[in-house]
Amino acid sequence: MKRTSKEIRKAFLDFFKEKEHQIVQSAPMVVKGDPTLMFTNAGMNQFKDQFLGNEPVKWPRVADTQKCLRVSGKHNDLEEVGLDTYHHTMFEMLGNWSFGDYFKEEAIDWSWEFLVKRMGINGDRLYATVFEGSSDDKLERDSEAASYWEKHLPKDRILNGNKKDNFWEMGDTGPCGPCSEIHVDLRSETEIAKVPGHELVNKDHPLVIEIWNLVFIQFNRKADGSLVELPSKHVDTGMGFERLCMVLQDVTSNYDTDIFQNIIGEIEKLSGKKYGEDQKTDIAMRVVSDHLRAVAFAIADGQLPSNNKAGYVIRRILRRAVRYGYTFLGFKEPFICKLIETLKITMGESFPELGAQQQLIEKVIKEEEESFLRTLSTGIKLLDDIIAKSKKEKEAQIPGKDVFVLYDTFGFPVDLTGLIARENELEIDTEGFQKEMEAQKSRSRNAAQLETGDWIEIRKIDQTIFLGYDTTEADVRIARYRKVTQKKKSYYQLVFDQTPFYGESGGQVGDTGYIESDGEKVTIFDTQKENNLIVHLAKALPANPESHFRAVVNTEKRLETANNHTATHLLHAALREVLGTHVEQKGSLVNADHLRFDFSHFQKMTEEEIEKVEAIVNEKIRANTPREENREMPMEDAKNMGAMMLFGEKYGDAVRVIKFGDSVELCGGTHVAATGQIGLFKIVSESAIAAGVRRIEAITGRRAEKYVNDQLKTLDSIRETVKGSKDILGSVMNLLRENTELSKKIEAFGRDRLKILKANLKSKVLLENGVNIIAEKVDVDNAGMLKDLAFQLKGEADNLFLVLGAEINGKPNLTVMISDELVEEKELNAGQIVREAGKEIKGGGGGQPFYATAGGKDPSGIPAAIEKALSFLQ
RNA sequence: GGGGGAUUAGCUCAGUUGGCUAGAGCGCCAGAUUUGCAUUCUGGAGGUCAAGGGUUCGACUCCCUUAUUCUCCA
Repeated sequence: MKRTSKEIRKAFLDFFKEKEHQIVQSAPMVVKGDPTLMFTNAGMNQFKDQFLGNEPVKWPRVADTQKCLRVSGKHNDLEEVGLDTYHHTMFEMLGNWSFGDYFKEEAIDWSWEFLVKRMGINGDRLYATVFEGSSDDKLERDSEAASYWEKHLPKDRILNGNKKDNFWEMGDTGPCGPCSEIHVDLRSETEIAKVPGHELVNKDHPLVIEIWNLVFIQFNRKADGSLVELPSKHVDTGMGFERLCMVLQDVTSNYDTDIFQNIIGEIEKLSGKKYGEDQKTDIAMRVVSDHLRAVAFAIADGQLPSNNKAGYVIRRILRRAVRYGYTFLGFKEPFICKLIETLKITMGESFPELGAQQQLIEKVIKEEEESFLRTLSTGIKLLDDIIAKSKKEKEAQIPGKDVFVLYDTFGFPVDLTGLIARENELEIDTEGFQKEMEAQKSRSRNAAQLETGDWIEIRKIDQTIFLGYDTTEADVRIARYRKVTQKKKSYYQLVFDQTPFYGESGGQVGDTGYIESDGEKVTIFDTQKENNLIVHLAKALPANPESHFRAVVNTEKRLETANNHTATHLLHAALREVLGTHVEQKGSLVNADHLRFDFSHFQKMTEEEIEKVEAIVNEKIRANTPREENREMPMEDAKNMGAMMLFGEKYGDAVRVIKFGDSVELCGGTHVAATGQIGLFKIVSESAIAAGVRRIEAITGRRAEKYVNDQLKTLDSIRETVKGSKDILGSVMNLLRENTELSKKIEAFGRDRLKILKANLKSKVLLENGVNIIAEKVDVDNAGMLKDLAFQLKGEADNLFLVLGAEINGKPNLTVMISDELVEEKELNAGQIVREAGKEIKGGGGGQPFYATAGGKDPSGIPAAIEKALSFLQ
């Protein structure tokens, strides 16, 4: 009886629980508060601060399963996923950790125990790799790890690996160390007899694969490249859950495990195609089933598809799935949204966020699919033009530049361009395309270059103590600092031992202010939070970083921000009261100027609903409810209080709870002492930002007051303008009505005047050689009338040669109109005539052969100009 | 963060080197045809050409700024 994926997940966690590990929740897949990372890409991400020493160690031993997303990296390009049977964008990473507790021996022993003794994998099929050493880093082979492996494996199945495979680094700098990988050979006996397994380890063979990586973190890499031994050593392991399931379920592809088979079955049903019959449709089904998971979980974690950053990555993943479905499975209409139900049935038990937000996920995906299908159809139209042109010019291929423009500007996938081109017996210039692509990449790289110096440590601290909930001024000392350079501009990042400055997080912007010492003031222009580290940004470094500083927060900004933050909580509660409890926060921005709140809701709010929400919030403000704050409440208690929790938010075990009346939220932000301080709350806009997500923008306090006053002022001045009428609206409407009537009259009047002018001109027609000549100076108000006159006369007189001069706003204007037949017969050109005649009024002009105008500076030359124009008839 | 586009009628979009007094299809309204509907035909309404500046005799078109939006790269 094969184990199901659910059982396997449980077995892993149970095993490490027995080994005294604390089992923790998966962190959200979407990372917040870490500028270097958009998505959780490894199990260790949520423990990064503990490795870096920014946060004290909570438990020395931890294990979990972590939702991860990888779209780029050495073995994981988005464009490669689905082609083989074992790479994914989203996957689960099983991991166990030691923070300064056990090290190599236990990690190795337990991995063996779990895989072989507990799960029953044949030990003869396993290989271990150890770090071979590196002369660059002056490191020897990791014989220590090898010696522990020798307890379980014969020496010939313990292989050396190079720095690329067996030395793990978090980034250019930071904690790192050698690692030891476990590989498994899943081939048949006959295959193994032909080629021994050790020759295929780390060779991208689909059936000889790495399943577990044990990282031994023992060094810190500095910016100059050197390695320093860490005082306490850690273990960080990661095992691909999908691969483990594949091994244990005795199949040869991750996609054949129960994790994916349900979804693929549903795709088969919807498309009417079978998995396993055609390579192309198989790839497409794998792509769809993989990407579906990535996108659904990202949305559940609060990341909506959008046009930049993390949102853009999600959009790209979804579009790739649509593209494969479109091309190979014949889906011309949204279909991925229809698979969510199946995904929920498969994974919803372990990840309840899927079920809780199913409706939103489906809506968002459907909307995205539709929008991409539109993009595709415009792209196809553009491509058709390009193909037609290439064919006309008998080109054999479509220029790389065109392919690039289609891709870069219109988002039309290159492979589709190739496909359609080939259908039209054309090739695409791949080389040219790549060149354009490279140029674009280097442009971006140059722009994004960021140089980060080493941290310079002045004094050792465990964690910055945040004082900002109680005070906005404090004596602080700099613990460490570093210089950051971007585009030739540089600034300094400062970390204090303690600080009153609030670092940007939870949608609330960071504090600004200054630090002062010995009469020297250094401005803090922003405060950011990198995971749990509060970083103060300063344009300059204080003369003496070692001294004592007085840190002062800009309180005016802080107070206005607090108004907006508290108002956001009240708004959240009011929305749930008025619209229903399906309202969930999807995004929030709070600064001194205003607040922005995005929430799930499926239709436009009516005017009444908005008014009602606003009224409720203002009622709460008037009630002057005091803040009830609990900074260290156990998570369980907070839950029992009914505190609002957000999907995709990482919470500790002790949380800060902010309560204003019946609004209870887990929140790290700064708030007013009592709601009365907010003064006034005013919603300024309600709009849609995505399918199923609405946005409210609002203002509070002084800004709200100013807003209302401005509106009233406008109203007052209108009232004054309509002479203090009691019924302002009526008066204005009256004015508007009168205005339209008068406009109509003026128009009619103008027409009449034009008619008279026209009749007058017609009476002066001079017939000469069969040409009807009109040459006059006329009195008109604007150039439009002149044009009108010319065109009307053209329509009413044959063989017309019309020259009109006029003075408009003190400037001379000349218009020449010639009947089409005259233009033909006599080869007259109004543009040429007007240019010549224009000289007489010290100006120039031009136009078409039958109609042209000129302007100038000298009105006294008008008669001469008319004469000049006439001379062309001779 | 950087690059490239887009913004024209209610909707989908044309509009060439600056000059056709801004067009098409669908939709809308009216009339005709029809027992009625659909269809068809005829006619009509509907435009601050995203906003603001500039260049020019003349700007939907060129330049600058802003907004919104799409798209690619990091």
